[in-house]
Amino acid sequence: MATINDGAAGKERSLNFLEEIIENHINTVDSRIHTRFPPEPNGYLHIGHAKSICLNFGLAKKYNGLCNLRFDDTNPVKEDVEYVDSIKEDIRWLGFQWAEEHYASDYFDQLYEWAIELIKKGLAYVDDQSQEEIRLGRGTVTEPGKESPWRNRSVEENLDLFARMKAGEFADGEKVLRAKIDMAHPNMLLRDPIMYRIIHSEHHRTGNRWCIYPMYDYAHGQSDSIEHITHSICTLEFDVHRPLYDWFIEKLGIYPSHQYEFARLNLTYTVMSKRKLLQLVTDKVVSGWDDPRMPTISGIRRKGYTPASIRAFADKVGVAKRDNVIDLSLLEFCVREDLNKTAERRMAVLDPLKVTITNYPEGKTEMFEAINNPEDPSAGTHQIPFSREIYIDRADFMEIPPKKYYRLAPGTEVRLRYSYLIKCEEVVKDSEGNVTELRCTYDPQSGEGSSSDGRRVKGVIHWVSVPHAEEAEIRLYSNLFIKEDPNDVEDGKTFLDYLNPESMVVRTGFIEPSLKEASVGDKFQFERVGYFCVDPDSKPDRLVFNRTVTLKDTWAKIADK
RNA sequence: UGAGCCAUGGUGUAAUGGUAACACUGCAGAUUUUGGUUCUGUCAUUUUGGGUUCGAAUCCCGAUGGCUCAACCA
Repeated sequence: MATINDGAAGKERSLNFLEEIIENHINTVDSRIHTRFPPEPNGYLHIGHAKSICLNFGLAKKYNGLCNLRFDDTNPVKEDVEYVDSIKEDIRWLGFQWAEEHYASDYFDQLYEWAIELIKKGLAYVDDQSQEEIRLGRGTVTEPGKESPWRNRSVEENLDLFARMKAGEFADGEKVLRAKIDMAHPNMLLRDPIMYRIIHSEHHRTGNRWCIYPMYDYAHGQSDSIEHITHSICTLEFDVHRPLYDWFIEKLGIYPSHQYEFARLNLTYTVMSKRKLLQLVTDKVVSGWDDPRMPTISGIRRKGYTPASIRAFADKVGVAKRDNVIDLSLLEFCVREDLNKTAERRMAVLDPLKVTITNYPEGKTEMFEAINNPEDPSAGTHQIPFSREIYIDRADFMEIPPKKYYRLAPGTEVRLRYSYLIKCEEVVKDSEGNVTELRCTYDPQSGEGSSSDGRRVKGVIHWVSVPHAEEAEIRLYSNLFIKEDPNDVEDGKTFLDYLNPESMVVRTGFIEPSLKEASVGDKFQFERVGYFCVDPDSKPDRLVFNRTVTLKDTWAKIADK
């Protein structure tokens, strides 16, 4: 008898191209899957790396495999332990745990042995040419290169010279070790690529033990091979390196790891290159690598994004081989979706306007109960004090309201969230005509969610009681750039010409008293405004809040028209 | 203009020779003590020209367009 599926089974999602490759590998080669995330410790990780991390760790998890963390530390002049630590912190924060922690520098001895093996096979040689001569000799993308005059040295001479390179007999740049492949190859990477260069510089892990360092191409594939990585996943620009990756592994006859490339992540209104990010920091456009406007993982974290929202985002953008630019709105959707379910609601007034309730007794305080999270009844409730004087947001009052405006205006009535109905009776202005205060009356019968005569009021606004309010610094962040693609610059301009002058707006606002207990990293929804989190700059008597993302604002769109 | 990679709504991603779908965005409506959430509806897609086939987004050839490669960076 046929049975109906219980419906609880997860939706069948189609496989992405990497999953297809892996399933094919499992079915035809081996069920063991081992990936790796291989950052160079020379900078901070950004959201693009997060995609790669989610892919590598996610694929390993999905197929019951393992994922290593390997630092690609083959260039001592650019790398530092500071970066090693921040990278590890970011990966853990995203919610992943690596199987093994490795460093390419751990393999320097093995790599050196293999280089000698290649020299003995006549597949590598020491070149005395200068950097300039080598560059010229390589040819161009349309013209073949020329062979080095040192290309056909004897094995003995190469062995001797390479040993002396390692021994420190030569200065930086005096000699290099090159693979002997084909100076006329259409792929420039195969025109006798450099395997080793001389760098008399201290390495953050190996100290001064070495003065010759392997190049990326000579280290990466072999490192994968040593760790028995089955699927070495990297971004598209490395596709031209794949033949070289395979060449070293084949000539050495070692474990055949394979490289697969995917398209890197791009985001609208965002720059992602390390060079540009560094410039934003050094030019002090932002406060540092963890400035909430930076696309770095540390910046996004400080802005209030959650690990779950980043993982959901990585999942939604998918993975393929075509160049892409993801709408920032998708990232914002992901964090709203998560925070809506998890962030407790509070009230805060960012742009205060004082309101006096003229028929409410002076000195009286009443407590109202507010729901912490309507999406999660188990989150409970908290108490909010109400008194004769309150603050509301200036945006919630208009002297001459447009059509469909259902907030406060002269003579109109609104609901104070979780509290009374109030009616605007009088507008107080200063000598220049600016509104400085509103004088309202309240309906004493309206506290329980109704009015004395059952009339319904459409507008609901947030508020904070003046004598109970806490002052706080509120940092309102928006896009760092005003141009959808800040990398696409007009003649004579740079990406810095497209900075958004209002990417950070600082306000002094008032928060409800229950927020006083909040600690760094806590996340809230300020009702009707957006999601905010407590910044590390906070002091006990003056909290600092970062706006993670606004709430969707349908009214703003209507008002715009 | 040498080689490699890529081409599906506004943005992404599916459809694996058999009805082009899902998400975000946009738009419209319902519900709502958050103009939030939720729910419903809706606009909009196969770069192009040939070929193979009963049938092509899918396979083949050409064109066009985009990206990548000429660090002793990764």
